[in-house]
Amino acid sequence: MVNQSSAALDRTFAALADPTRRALLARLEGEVDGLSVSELARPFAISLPAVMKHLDVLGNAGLVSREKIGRTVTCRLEAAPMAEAMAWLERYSAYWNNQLDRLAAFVEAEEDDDG
Amino acid sequence: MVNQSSAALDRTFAALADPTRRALLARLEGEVDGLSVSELARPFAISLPAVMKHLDVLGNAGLVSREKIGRTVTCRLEAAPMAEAMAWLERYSAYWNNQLDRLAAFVEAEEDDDG
DNA sequence: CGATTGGTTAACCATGCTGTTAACTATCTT
DNA sequence: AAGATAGTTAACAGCATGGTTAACCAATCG
Repeated sequence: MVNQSSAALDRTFAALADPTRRALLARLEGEVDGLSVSELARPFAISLPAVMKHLDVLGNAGLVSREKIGRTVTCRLEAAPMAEAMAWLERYSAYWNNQLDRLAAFVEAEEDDDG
Repeated sequence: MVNQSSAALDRTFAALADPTRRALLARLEGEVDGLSVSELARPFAISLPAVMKHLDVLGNAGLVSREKIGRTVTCRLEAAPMAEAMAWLERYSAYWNNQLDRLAAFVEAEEDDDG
């Protein structure tokens, strides 16, 4: 038995695990009115079908929506699923802050030893 | 040319994209002194080698460290790489808050229409 | 020493991911 | 109607992932 939100988290994290897809999202972030598939694809050194597959992954994760008007498809960023990923990570933020504090304390102690 | 931190982010997000691996991390979160590989694996319905592969993925992402003492290997959570993932997501938090606000406003407007 | 316990490695299988090229549909332009 | 433009689909290749079983160190126990 797996949590309901688990599959959604799977898709979100998996979608974010690729640099091309993160770049696509970053590109959409600045464009409130969205971008067409071709405009979106233009800066990338891969074929259009490859970009489409990335858009499928992002779409399945709910991170990008597509609206077809005439022959052009406008893609928009849908950032909401990231909130769930963030919430999952937040569970650990206290933990890594502690670890970073310990590291900082350790470095300071070393500096005292050496200097 | 890809950002230096890009590969690290790839590994972190990819490691987090699997429910078994997230469960392993969640289990380690409560254990300050870490857990042995066998203890860690016990609750899971998969073979030990399968768990080891997950630990390799987590280890490569820097999310788990292993220390061998005698014949037992102690695994500990290293949450620090998650901070980078969080920082990446934070870029979008304003965006998804806006979207959620718009959604809330829309729902309220609908309720006014219906009621 | 011999047996057991903790972990690892190897070989293999099925599936999925990322990219390609080629062909195709659908819409706009002239 | 013909042609260009926007996007999609299909088929394939190569490599990664996630799991298995079986065999194999290495350390502890009796």
